[in-house]
Amino acid sequence: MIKKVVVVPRELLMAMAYNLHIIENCLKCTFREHRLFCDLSHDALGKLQAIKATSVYPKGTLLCLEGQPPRGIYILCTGRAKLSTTSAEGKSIILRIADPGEVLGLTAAVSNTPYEATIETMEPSQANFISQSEFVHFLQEFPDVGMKVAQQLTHNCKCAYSEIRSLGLSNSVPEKIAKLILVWAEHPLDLHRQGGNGDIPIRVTLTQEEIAQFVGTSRETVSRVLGDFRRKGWLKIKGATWNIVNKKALEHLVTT
Amino acid sequence: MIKKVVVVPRELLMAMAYNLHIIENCLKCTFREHRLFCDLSHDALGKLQAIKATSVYPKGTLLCLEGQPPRGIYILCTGRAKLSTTSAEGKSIILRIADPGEVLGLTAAVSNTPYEATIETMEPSQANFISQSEFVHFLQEFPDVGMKVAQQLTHNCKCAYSEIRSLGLSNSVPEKIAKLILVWAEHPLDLHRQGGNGDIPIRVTLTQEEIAQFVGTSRETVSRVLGDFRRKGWLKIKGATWNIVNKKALEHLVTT
DNA sequence: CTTTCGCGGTGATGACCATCACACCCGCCG
DNA sequence: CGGCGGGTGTGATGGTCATCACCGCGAAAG
Repeated sequence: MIKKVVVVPRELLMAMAYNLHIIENCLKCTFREHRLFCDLSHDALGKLQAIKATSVYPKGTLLCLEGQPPRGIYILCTGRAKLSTTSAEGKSIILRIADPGEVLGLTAAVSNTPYEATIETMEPSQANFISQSEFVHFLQEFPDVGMKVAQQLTHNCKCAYSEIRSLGLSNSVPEKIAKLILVWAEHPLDLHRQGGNGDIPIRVTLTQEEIAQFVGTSRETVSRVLGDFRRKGWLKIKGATWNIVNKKALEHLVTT
Repeated sequence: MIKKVVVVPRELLMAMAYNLHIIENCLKCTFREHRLFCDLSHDALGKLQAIKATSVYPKGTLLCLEGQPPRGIYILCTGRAKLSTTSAEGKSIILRIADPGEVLGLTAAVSNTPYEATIETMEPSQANFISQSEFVHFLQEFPDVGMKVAQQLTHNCKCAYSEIRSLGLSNSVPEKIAKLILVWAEHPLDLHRQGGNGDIPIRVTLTQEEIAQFVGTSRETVSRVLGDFRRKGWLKIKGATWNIVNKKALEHLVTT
């Protein structure tokens, strides 16, 4: 309790610095029911409120490192995080991008084995940390938490399977990149839809290097492929906002 | 109950035909505690015994098909099964090989979405089927089942992640194949260890085509790589039993 | 016994892409 | 202002591997 009193002002300051709304109380969180993990029973939420430690992290924070023994889990409240794994030679690949409402570090916590991935915040983010031991108790005490855990794990599996399909079944790099763009296009930012032409605007905060890691290729190839798409008039790229001009053409490239 | 009386003789006949010991009663199963899912509480096992439908399947049986709505889950008692996914053009990739004691079709059952993979028995196999609705009840009734489910799901995730690492981070096909062989070498068949030379005997029931699907390459390349390993004296292949002669050399190929 | 079929071996060829190398842009900071 | 660093565009080159084509083998089937 005392800790909370000390902590909150710092969090609020940080949140203000990052221009974030901080979610202090899970019971009052308005996003709760739309999120993968957070929609728990009242009792479970109460307990969660008691054992969680809320923090705000700047962009680029490493929440955990691949290979380290599990310390606990993070529930991502705001912001997005990148899960990646690295080979001995430093080549690395992105496993998936986690959205708000997801639990991170779950495989490690449940099986009590080292973290499978390195987790890095991609934006200023708020997350609730729960220590390994408290999480295990929490899990055993409330059956509905177990259900949510199972759902988060199936979500992880599905992401992994789709990554495997992308890596193993696609024929060419352009195909994989087109597929990726089309997935992003499912959540466009239709802020104004200026012009009303069929363009689909999306926001891409990944660098070409990261895109390369996502599809398992090299940075240069990503650059060439995107240049190709641009030259063909399928795509317009202005900084972090892209415009999909010819969605059909991209879809035509994808066979899976 | 009546059904059981009718069913058992057929199962027994099939089991005899396949030269299998059939495990009729989970409570008496001697393998139980060494298995991922089966080591449940007494009460849960009793319930499981009541709702399961035991069957024996020949090699090559398709337990479920990718994309179909979930009907239920299978608990694999004996035999191994291959989980694979296929692209539109018929190219397919093996996600993993399931061992006895694993639950199959779990992601689909938990999230009530279509099966992620096609599951095919690789050997004559015994499995317990539980229908979707009964499984959900079972899960809600016994908390320890939820825990086991979570463990199975983390296992699935880990397999998937290691597959992603293999597909995305390995440099060459020989490296991936060497890695695969080394994984198999962790469970050698040391039946006699005739000679006492350092050779590690393993049993490989996959065709070269399947190995190709496992590492995401073509059948011809697998043939060439294995031929190469043989010519270099690293590996002896006699039908389905292989002998790893030079483990060090294979390890040296692997960087991850 | 011959046929068929699934599996494994191998050569030739070319596409695709990783890699190296360098140039460019832009925001930042001393 | 100049230098620096992160992100990006682009050419040249060579290696890896998919693909096609064909062969041989052995087991099962007719």
